[in-house]
Amino acid sequence: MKKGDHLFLVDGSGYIFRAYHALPPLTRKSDGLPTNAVLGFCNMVWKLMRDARDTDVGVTPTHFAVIFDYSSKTFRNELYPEYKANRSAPPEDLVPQFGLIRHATRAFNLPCVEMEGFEADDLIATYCRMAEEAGADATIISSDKDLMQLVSPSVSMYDPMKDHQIGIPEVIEKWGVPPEKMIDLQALTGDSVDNIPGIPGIGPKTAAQLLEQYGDLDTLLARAGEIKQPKRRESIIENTGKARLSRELVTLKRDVPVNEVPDDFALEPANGPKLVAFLKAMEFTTLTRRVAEATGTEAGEVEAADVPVERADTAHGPDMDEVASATTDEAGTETAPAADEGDTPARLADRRAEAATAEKIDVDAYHTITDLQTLTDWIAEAFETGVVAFDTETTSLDPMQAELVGFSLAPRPGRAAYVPLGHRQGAGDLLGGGPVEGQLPVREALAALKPLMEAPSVLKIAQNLKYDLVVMSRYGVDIAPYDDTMLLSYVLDGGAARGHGMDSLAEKWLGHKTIQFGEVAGTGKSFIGFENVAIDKATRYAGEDADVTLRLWQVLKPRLAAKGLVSVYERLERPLVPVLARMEQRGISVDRQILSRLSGELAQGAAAIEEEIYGLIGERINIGSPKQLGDILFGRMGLPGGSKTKTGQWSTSAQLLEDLAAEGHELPRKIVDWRQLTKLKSTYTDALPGYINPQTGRVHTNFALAATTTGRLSSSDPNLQNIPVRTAEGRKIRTAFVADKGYRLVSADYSQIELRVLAHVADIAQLKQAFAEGADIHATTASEMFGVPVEGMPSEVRRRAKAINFGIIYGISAFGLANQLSIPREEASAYIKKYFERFPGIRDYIEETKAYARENGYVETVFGRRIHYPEIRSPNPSVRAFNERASINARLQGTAADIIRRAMVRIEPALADAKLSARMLLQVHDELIFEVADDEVEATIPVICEVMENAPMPARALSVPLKVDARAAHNWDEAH
DNA sequence: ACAGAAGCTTA
DNA sequence: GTAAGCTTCTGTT
Repeated sequence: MKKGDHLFLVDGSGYIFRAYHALPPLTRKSDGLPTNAVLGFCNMVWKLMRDARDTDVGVTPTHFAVIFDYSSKTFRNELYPEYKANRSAPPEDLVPQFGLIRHATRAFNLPCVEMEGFEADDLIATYCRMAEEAGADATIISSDKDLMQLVSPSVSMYDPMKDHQIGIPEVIEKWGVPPEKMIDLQALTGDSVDNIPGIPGIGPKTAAQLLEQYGDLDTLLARAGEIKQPKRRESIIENTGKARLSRELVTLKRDVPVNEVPDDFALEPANGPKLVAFLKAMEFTTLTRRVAEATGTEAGEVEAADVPVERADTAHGPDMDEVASATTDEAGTETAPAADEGDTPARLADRRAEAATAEKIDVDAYHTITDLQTLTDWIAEAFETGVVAFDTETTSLDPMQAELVGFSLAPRPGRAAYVPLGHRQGAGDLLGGGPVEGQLPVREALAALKPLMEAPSVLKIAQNLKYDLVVMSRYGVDIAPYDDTMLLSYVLDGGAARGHGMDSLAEKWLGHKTIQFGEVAGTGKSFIGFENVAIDKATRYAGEDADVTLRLWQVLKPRLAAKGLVSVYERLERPLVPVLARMEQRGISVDRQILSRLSGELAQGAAAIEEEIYGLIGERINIGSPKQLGDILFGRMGLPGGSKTKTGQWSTSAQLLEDLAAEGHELPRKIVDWRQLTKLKSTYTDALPGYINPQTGRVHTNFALAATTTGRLSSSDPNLQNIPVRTAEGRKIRTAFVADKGYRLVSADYSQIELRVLAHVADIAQLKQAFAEGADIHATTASEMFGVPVEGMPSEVRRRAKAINFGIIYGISAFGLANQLSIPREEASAYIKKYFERFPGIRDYIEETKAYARENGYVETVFGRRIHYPEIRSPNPSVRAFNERASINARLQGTAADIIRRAMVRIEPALADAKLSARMLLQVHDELIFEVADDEVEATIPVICEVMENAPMPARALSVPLKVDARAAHNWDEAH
């Protein structure tokens, strides 16, 4: 053990009693073995190991041990025969659980430590001392006051049941004395539970006050005669002996001759199969499933361990069958299949990938289920394995319109079934055909399926679960718990893979070419809809989807742990699925009348400009064709300054036309205006009404979770993340996005979040200070660079600094900055040089990021998301430079994206806690839009701002404050 | 019917 | 200079 290591010591015996009393009686179904304390203990240890690995706790144990009392007789009984004498025998149904909990500890691959003649507390005290001497830290998992004397700057306590940390301040707060005086305090107060006498009439308050006054117990006893209160004085003088004895009893022994040293407690990876085997034997279905999921174990393939149970007559009191050196002993009876022994996460992941490609996928082996009994049998099988891949087949890509046509289940690799529900035949007939005979009625099938989908003990696995979640929610079925293979791939290979669709994942990981949807249901004109696909064909397609999804999960899930990406997946990806599903389902109201009126105005405006353009060029060309336009402008009319695009066409970009207009040319200005109007009309006012759902009357966008490289969301069908805002004309579109009657839209957006992230990660003192003071960041930058005071600064100076600030976020280049500011490249270079002289920390940050990306092939956000740049080492300088800029931007944009994801996950519970009914509707990268009842607006805004501003905590504390601006109005234009 | 380019909208 | 999605035009299948 060395400096920086962290030893976790669990007070096992303490938890046995606590768990037993805290939990309702529970017995193993098969034979009535009492197991409530075992379950409580296992849940606690599991939670501890999961949380501790998570960045959010901030502490990662490197060493871990569970400490138990050995027997009820210890050296304290020789000191004082009455010690703990009033303890009654443990309850009958707790006795057999002592041994089981030791088995549990070993199943967790954790050392199980105890020693004859000493209490667990003495061993804990000894190991804390050893850790401190090695320069390491220790955390005692207990909230027992007897252990508080051990708290120090490097030793703290933690209560996982109450999620409560106890350090020096907490001890002082609770007892009024620092940890080193806890012994004296306990000596004075005594303890009726342990039969420690103390001084009668003195409780914790008096004891603390006396110790404050006299310093320590010995001084107090020596000067007891000075005490004013007669009764108290007499009692202390009379019971001096008892106090001294009590002190000996409560003082923990820090020099127990232990058989193991902390080095022996180095934390090893969990042995999934071994732990699952034990949990299965205990018949803890939910925990078994959780552990199987997290460790990538196939619960269905692991046999329940044969755990010996002590008979009540031989097991009197805490465990007699174990010796102190049992730390690493393995009871042969409880070991898992030999193949998995000693697996590291990385090796398990590799083995899974190999196995997945080895076993061939046979699409003709899948079953078609048309009767309830068979369906019930398959569902029971899924309950048995604890894992099931699930997929829906529907009539539409839009989950808000889709009707269920069937679903498929795969409880084991290679074993999948399709349940047709809404297939039709005879579509060619005049009447459009009718339902295929012999299918299960939708209601009957879903009634059977629902308990499985909602069972906490069965993990549901899907590819792009959000779609199925929205569809199934409309049929009254919830899905939880779940994993999503698309998100697993996104977290593992963001930036490295082209896409995370099932087809490409199957090809990549399983070497399998999947049946294409188009082959089954046709494409384009030949598209018939899944409801018209023949059932045997549908079974092959849908069965394969479920089978492939399950196999992908088996390959991908273990890789998560192997690469340390569990918390990214569990905190930033998986919990967002139902949040986004609800946002999509709610949709937003769009006012048809407003759009229709705007559309008319735009049509008129465009038509008028069109005539003027025709007049100027003397010909009725297609203005929307850049090719025709370029030929006229630069060919026939011979306007100056023409440049070519990479395909050799004349460029007619807005920038270029603006430049020409600035030189006094009439035509380019009109073309720019015409383009703006036609763009607004075609993309927004004409297209949006078509997205209004006939049932809900609202627009339901689709938010993609796994579409961008940086971790941002994207929105499509329609894209509601690019609704115009910059021009007055464009903003009119926003007035059509409205709140329902009695509601307001609330828009809350992060102010300068990416620049704040930059100030934090690059650690730039001037920027951090400016943000802390709430200063104008661009003006501050300009002032630093050009030595101009912020007061009375010319707007052009500030504009240039602003362009540079944004340039940094985009991975600045002289070429880009020159373009942005319309200045010569040399001038832009000089600005950048000057900027780096004033902010050398930012140049360092950029260089570090490039070097890291080159070295590792990826960069990481503050929250650990990895973004891959496989081409970062390209020999092509422009490809390389592009990847460098992208990687610089990705850390900043990605961190900002992580922050708003965290806020989105927390906002719903925060609103519920505050008894507020606000509904989150949209996310636009740094902005969240809510629909809020009129009379709740005032109370809701602070809750939203609070959650958003504190979103990085407690995982990361940014060294820069986040600021959120929020406004309420009847439409989106006024709220923004 | 589809794919790519050009252009334009957002953060 | 970063990250997206949609519309139109154009050429190919």
